[in-house]
Amino acid sequence: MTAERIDLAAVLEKTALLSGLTPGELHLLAARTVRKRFSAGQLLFSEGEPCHGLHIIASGKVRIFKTSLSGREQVLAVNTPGESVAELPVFDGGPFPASAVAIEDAEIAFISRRDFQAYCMEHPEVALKVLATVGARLRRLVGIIEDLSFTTIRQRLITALLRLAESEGKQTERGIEFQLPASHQELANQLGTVRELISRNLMRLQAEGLLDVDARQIVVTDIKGLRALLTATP
Amino acid sequence: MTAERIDLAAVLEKTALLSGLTPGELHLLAARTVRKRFSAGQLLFSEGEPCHGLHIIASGKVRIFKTSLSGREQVLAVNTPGESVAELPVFDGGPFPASAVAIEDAEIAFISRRDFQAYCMEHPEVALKVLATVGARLRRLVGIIEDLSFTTIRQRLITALLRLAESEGKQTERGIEFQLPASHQELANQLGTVRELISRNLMRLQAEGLLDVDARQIVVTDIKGLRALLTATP
DNA sequence: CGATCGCAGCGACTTTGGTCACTCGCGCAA
DNA sequence: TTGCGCGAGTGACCAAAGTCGCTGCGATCG
Repeated sequence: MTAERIDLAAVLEKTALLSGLTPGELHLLAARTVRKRFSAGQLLFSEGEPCHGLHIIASGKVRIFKTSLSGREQVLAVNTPGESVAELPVFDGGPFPASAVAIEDAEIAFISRRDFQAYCMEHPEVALKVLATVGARLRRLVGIIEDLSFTTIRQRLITALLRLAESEGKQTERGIEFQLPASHQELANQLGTVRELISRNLMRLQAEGLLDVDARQIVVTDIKGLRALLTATP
Repeated sequence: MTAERIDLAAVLEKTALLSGLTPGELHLLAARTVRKRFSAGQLLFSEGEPCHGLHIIASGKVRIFKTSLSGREQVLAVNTPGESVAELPVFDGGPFPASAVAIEDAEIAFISRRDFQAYCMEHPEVALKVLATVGARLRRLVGIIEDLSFTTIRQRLITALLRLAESEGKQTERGIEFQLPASHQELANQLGTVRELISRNLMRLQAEGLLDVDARQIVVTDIKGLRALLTATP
């Protein structure tokens, strides 16, 4: 029991939202959190449900997404440990604007709305932190809107590949190598499209000699060429 | 001078962000605001610029939008008096994520970042109000994302028309009549597309006998039919 | 009074995105 | 081993979106 509390405080300490608080304050907050477990694939909450509190990810990954009537999915964010989920409905009292699902087994620290709001009233600097966090979230959403309305799927895919190459790629004699982090289907959801187009566009890039595809293994052979495609307007 | 101060306090009083403050507090805040004037078409700020403070609209309308390299525009919001603009960069310290332009001649009450942040530290309930406001903004953005990735332009146009019919339409013997509030170009920007598609889709709806178009004058003759198009999947 | 400009209409065309329907290969469990 | 399910590749096809280029109208300004 005590071990769990300490553990929770450690988690809270690492969340951007709460950084800078004293151990005493953290402990106080930790005493009010509830730990929840979700197994991979399990929903944390669904779009439209009322929101009862703040979720902070202690371990695992969580995907935030919208679903259409026809079953298409648009991923809004993928959150990792230390990040919080759905800060906003906590404050505006409305329902969740999107759904959340655990991608991997996840542990969540949950703080009720009342407690967290009260905490913010006592610690205005936490409210400002929350605002900053929400700011980042809003920027990402604006980025998604920009992508959706200004760029083609081809360009979005290239951007995603470049990002992956940068963060996960390893330079080899053939080029920069990395694995796609998820299935084509998942990648399609993140880019707001369907599996087939991912396939097709990857093929096309391969045909143009910019990269080699072998299932999920990608080898970028001409990263300059890839970058060039983003600025040009073909 | 005094008249201006009083006027400003009256404006501040009506903003959702600050409602519930005492006259004294408002006066204090009003003393720190600067009044700015913008004529129609003038930029309040541009995407990427650093943000120095909070803008509150006293009169006029302001459009928030993103621009693409190719000149396309995507409108994120149109704000009216009493609303605030760009609350977020005030708190996260980053640059403006989008540009803002006055649609009509506008007066803006401007409060510097430092002053407003300091004010929030002293009045935590204001910070919570800001959070609620930002929440609404975030919901709208998620709505835009949903539209962009799940619906066709035709559907978006129908939704926009229905909204207008509801808010501005007048029942006549021919049907529900109203004027488009802006040029086709502007409407296209809001829906994230180009002028021609607005024309075309309006024509198509007319050909299907759901409405009559005469330049900007719209007469919805079959509002049920219009609504039905949103749920069906043609 | 004509010149010009911005807005709108419209047809022809291309590109992009999306659907359908299938195949293949792999891994796992019966 | 066989059968199944899942992820992936792929071609045929269709619909939506976007582009180009032109016409025409009405307001405003020299």
